[in-house]
Amino acid sequence: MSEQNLINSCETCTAGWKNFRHISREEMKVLNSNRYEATFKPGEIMIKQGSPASVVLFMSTGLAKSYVEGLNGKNFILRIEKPGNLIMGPGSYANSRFTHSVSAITTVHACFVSSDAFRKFTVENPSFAEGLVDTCGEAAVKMQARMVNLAQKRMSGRLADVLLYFADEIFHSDEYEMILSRQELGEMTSMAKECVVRLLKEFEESGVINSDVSGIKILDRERLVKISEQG
Amino acid sequence: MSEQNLINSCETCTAGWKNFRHISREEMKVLNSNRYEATFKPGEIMIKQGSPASVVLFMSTGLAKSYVEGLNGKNFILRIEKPGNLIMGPGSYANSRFTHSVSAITTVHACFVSSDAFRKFTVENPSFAEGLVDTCGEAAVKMQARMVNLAQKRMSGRLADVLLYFADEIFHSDEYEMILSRQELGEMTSMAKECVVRLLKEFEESGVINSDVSGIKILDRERLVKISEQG
DNA sequence: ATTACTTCTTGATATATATCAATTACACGG
DNA sequence: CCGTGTAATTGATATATATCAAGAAGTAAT
Repeated sequence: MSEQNLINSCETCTAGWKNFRHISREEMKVLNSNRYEATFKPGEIMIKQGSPASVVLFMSTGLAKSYVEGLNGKNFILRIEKPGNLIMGPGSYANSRFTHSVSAITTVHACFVSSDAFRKFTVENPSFAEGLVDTCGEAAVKMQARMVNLAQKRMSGRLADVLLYFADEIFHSDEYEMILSRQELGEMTSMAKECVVRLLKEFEESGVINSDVSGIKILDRERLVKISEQG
Repeated sequence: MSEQNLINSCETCTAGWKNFRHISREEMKVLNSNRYEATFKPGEIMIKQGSPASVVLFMSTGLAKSYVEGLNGKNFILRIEKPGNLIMGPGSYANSRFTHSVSAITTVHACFVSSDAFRKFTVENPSFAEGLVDTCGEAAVKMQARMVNLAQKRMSGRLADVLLYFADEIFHSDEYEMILSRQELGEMTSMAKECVVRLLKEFEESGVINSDVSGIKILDRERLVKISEQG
């Protein structure tokens, strides 16, 4: 993790968290002088589960994975973090700790801001606070949807979900680079890596996708959606 | 659902949402005159998934279940709502809709407050907003933990989790009335009702719990925790 | 109490998914 | 280009879990 300011100022940052539209020019200056920019290489840990949640993090460029280090050293990937995302701990409790880790998948530029400075915006700027509540709500809705999917779908449905997630939410394209390993795809869908392999092959053989080791192309979106909805 | 004010005033309500400590006497008066109190009989639906999220709801007495109506009419129980809980939709979006249903398990008294009135507190009272963000964060942490449990544990661990959840978070006692049917326990742990029956029997036979149709008594908490952590 | 109804329980069986073992493809430093 | 390590793949097998079918037990209304 190296340190060099590639982003000149928050005001000109194109990847800013959307809620920053609510803060004043004055506050923006405060933010800009309180941030600490960092670059992470692929694989580097950006936030470690269990460490004090004394910072919040804004993704500026690149992709990262948020994951929980669960039982028996098994990981569970919660989501992919992309530019514009805010990554924060459980709230504004003193002594609170991160409940998940974040590690860079590609090269990542990100800005750290102290939780204290961030909290100030919440307290001093009502529309900022409202926006933050919205962000929390959005996250909760997404998490809830994932939970139901995990609980109620079989493997094929869960895998289809993730393939669509990458297309719709991360790459905005039906053809994309598969940035996760088979193992990691398993950690995201709660299935064994061997099963991921077999199912991807099955999807390919039935003409739903093209899949090689490092790329996915959705050929028959309609069918993939049907599989996701329960096939 | 009948309507009668059993709670004279928010100021004297003992079951209030903890974040109300942040609001002023003046604001409390506004809250009190904006609330609408309702009583629900067991089984009655308090909030219906898909309906406009134009209200927030405070649990005053009784217990309810929050659940998602998922695939093929299969439900998934998210959590048990108890007195003091705030139940709200996805956020302050216009036209947002509830993403889950809530139905009364016991007789429930609850207060409705319009989302608009509620939002005003967020905007006008910074510490209230901060408290709300905290509540959201807490909820997210709990949901995340449940998700990992669902994803990584086998049936016995998931069932043990739920038994401990009732003891620790709902009844604060190792002996309690089982307010959910076997079917519903399955909807909470993502398992078939028959498997719930079989596992409860197994727990009983191995001396971990006493279980009859309507009651649970944890005999060997240590072992149950071990099963939950992965047994 | 008798009926009708739902929930619970049990055993037998089918299915989905994980694990194990072995091979093949791939990436990288020298 | 060659070895070396990691990830991907494949098939065989074991395990966990769901489904099906039938009966028992509890609950509520008559």
